Amino acid sequence: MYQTLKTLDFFTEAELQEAMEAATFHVIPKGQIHINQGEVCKDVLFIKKGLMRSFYYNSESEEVTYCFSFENAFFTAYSSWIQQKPSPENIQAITDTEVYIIKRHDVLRLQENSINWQKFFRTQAEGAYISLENRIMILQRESAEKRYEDLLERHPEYLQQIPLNYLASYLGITQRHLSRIRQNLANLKPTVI
Amino acid sequence: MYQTLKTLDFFTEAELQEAMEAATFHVIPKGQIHINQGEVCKDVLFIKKGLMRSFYYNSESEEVTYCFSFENAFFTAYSSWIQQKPSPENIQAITDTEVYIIKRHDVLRLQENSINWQKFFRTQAEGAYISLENRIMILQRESAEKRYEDLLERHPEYLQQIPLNYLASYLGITQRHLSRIRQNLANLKPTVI
DNA sequence: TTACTTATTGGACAAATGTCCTTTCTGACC
DNA sequence: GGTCAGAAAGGACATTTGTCCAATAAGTAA
Repeated sequence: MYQTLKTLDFFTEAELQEAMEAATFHVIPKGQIHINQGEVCKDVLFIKKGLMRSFYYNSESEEVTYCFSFENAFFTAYSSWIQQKPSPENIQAITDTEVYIIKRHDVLRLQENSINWQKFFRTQAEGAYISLENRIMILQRESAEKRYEDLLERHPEYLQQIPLNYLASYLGITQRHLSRIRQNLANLKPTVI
Repeated sequence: MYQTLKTLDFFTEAELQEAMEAATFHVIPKGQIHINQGEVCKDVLFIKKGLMRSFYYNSESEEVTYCFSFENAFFTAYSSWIQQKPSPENIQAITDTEVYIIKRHDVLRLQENSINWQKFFRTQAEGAYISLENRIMILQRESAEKRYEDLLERHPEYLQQIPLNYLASYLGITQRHLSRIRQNLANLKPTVI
């Protein structure tokens, strides 16, 4: 976490130290839910090792994967964090995951009088916005097959690490249909052995 | 604009004045495009009166409406504004629209040393994130009919002011299908006269 | 009012996607 | 190897959504 923050080049050494002191190390076992839907989010995670996802239930009570988070990234139930309202999302570890946890109380203290931390959280919010913009432009009017191909291009690592049932709902389709798409593409472009 | 900013309660009177001085008034005629896809966004609009939209072209070269903006709101090609990269969106006036324009140069100057402005832009980014999260949760795994009903609930004003072909692509469907959905709902819940 | 343009609706059929299940594959464990 | 559980694939059919047009409806200018 220290290195990731340092690389951003926003912070003084004192600010970095302050952040590290506020963080505590934990391991979240595979499958465990760190934040439940309905809870108000009171902390932010930094993933040191492992893989997490966020999911929610749609109006048919189907489990829908909203997003994933990988190593060396911050992760939280962001809308709940921002608004301090009950979270629509569940935050869950896909594998055993090592994280640093920083409590909201400490984050607010860091932000309070630091234009650097304000800037950092602004850029985090902007980055989050941009990745959602990309997803909307894909979800709105691209076919399921295009969406899958786009995922292959942008995030080939997803295919390596994430179960297909999670990927299917992430793409806005059923696993049955995802399987069909993969079948089609395999026939069109057979992998070279 | 002054009143809208003042109500947020972020700024000193001097900061408000500074912002007002940076703004210039313009009228964008109906249909005119203020920012073209491919341009780098260099200003932000405040809509005093009127109605604008953002749209882009998908991989089939269909025009897809990305979002709308109404009176007393800031509006810009946000991802381009953030990254200073070519915009995927076109920003267009739906009706004759009165706007204040603030150039990026001036915005950066305002932000430079003001924690208030940093905070303002952070909250703008956070608000933008949240509205996209809502849209993704709708687009991902709700039926087109649910999406339309959700729009009726959250933004009944859209139905009053926005042509249905724009709304259809905003909802991720064709106008043919939107018409079908409206037909179904009209049969189920006939309007009381 | 008339003519003309634009917005909206809807029929007929095609393509995409979902539902319900069963089968196949894969990896962990004994 | 054999067994078991979870992940992934796939058959058969139903539903949703799209495509291509034509038909109305509504709005604007002369």
